[in-house]
Amino acid sequence: MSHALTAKLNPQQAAAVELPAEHALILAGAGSGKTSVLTTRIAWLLSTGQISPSGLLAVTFTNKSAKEMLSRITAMLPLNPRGLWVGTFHGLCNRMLRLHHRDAGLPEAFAILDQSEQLGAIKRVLKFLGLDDDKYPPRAVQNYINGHKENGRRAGDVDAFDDYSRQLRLAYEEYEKQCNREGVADFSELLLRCYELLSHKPEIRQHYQQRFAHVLVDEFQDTNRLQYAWLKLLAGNNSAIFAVGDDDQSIYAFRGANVGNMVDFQTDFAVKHVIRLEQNYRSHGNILDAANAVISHNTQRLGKELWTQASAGEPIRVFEGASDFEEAQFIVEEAQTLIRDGMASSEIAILYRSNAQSRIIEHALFSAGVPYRVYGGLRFFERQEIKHALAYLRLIANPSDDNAFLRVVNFPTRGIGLKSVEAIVDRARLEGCSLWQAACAGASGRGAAALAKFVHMIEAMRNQADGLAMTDIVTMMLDLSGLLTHYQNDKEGEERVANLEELINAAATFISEDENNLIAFLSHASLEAGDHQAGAHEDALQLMTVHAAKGLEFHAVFLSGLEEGLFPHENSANDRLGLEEERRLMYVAITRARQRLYLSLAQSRMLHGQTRYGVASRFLDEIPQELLKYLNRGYAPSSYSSAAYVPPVASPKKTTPEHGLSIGMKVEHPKFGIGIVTDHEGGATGNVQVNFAQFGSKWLAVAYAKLKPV
DNA sequence: TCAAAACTGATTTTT
DNA sequence: TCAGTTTTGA
Repeated sequence: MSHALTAKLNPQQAAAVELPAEHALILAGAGSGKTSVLTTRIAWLLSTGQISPSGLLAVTFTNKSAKEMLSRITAMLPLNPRGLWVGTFHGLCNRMLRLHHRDAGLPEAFAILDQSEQLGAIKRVLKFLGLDDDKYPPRAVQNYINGHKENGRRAGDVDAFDDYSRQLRLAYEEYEKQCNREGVADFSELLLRCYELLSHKPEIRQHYQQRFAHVLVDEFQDTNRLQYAWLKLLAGNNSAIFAVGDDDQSIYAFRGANVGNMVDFQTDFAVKHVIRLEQNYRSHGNILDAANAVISHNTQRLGKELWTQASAGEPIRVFEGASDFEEAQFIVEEAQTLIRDGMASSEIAILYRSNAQSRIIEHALFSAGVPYRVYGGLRFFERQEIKHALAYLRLIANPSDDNAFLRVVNFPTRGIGLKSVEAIVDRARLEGCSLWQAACAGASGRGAAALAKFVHMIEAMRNQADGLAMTDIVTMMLDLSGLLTHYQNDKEGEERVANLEELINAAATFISEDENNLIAFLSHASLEAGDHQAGAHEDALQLMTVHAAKGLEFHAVFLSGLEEGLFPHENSANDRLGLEEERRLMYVAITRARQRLYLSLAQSRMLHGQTRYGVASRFLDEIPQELLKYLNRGYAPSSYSSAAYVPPVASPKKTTPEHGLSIGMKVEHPKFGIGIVTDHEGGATGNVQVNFAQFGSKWLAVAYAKLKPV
């Protein structure tokens, strides 16, 4: 049996799959068959009878990979996926919290706040505390709260040393109180609550520790401190943790991921088995050589080098456009050629560092009539009309959900204006009750009748929902709330009506795969915001950020905007950790390509309404030149000297003929080397801004800088 | 209550 | 530049 499972694996992969029940770290390079190893390991453990399906827990970051894992396992073994504890960190924590909601101190129907709902809740807290929006931006407070939660700290555990930090802590404290009062949990709360549940309740902890003999973790390099601490609690003396990850693909430090967990894991658990998967099954040799060369410039590595049996393949093509427009033009024409030669459009990806870059490429694609698809837009459950509908459903499940109450109390408009709402808020605060309770107590003044009608309507929904099937609840809610009518009467509401109907479908399919349960449906809606865009699988060019491309692969990849300041991004290029993360991002980008890789850059680019003049990315220099083929002019890295580089016509207002410098001009500085003039102020006696290849952007005094045009 | 006007700020993002 | 938000005014 085991032989059949591992027959298709290479020796390292097979060794990983058949490791004894002890802690193990699998360093799996890009394209090395990581998911295969993880799922085959699970199948092997089950089919050799070492564990029963209930004895393992496998955790991932995204619903997509959780689903992928489940479907691969069930393809290998006849299993009921429902009984398996395979899911995302948040999904599994939610599952545990629902089972033990009493011990966790949560109401049975606790709602899950997504990012934007959390922000709304924080805004309310700040308003209540009378904290100034300018001094305490809600976004910053949100980061502050989530940051502390992700390090396992409650408001009471946070240090405050001055007035400002004391106010922040107060906001955190008040936010905690508000969430508890309303019976809601944000994303990081799911993890923290679950962590606290396991640490405070020994019986529960021991139950799960004994139950889960094998804990398997995917994308281990992306775990944050709290997730690691949770794993540590979950794994008892008899459990084995099987962690798979790639430190070179750690690109989420900015949102709390801690690569250090990989090193800590080895020491904390005295890991005996470290296996490297270095054989790559995805890319041609030149592409891998480029990736290896780039990543070797990082110092903080566990060490790994990809190799392949495939041939070197084609050289990596480099194109330098005079402008972002020209760059986009090139990409589109080249992609059309590939398609004409028989490559499927969906096998071609155009990647960029930041979303703002997609516009001009989209424009060029649109003009050329090439179908494309951009990842990263609004998702189904994030749409306005769906949010409204879900808010009604949440009031049915739990009327003290103030977020939901505020969202729909006057939507569709029913004459409960700002004043009436404020009166309810004041009253609730005074009585220490929920908005719903305050509303039930009735209002005085003009809004009273309208409010009574609203209360009556919600009560009717709650009464009718009892015992109904999920689809019928949704239909009834859409009818009673007037949401559907409202959008039907809106001349631009066609798509929204269609989406609401799609929500009914979602409820229907949900029933078939889970129990008929409003609470479960609402959790599902919060934890799985749905596909990134409609038409996900049509044959179209794929446009996305490098981050979004992680885990995907394509026949041909265009990596655009390889300029200093963009990639590496200027906000990250200044400290070493930031730069190393940018470099890992570059590594991820390169390793997406199977056969063909294009690297492109633009000498000038429109950014924030201004033309910026860039210098080639240092990452281009880090690729061995023999792997590259320059497609146009005599481009040479970080030096435009060999080419007839004609600076784009500078606007007359911005030229400074006195010293012969102009925007877009290439200059040399005795200390900083080669750079491009990007801005100036104050004429001949003033300053110029120069973007240097090695030292980044600097302001220099024209009179002293000794800038020589090159 | 709504629409126009003014203002702001701008990597990367899943759950 | 441009989209998203907040303020203003009818």
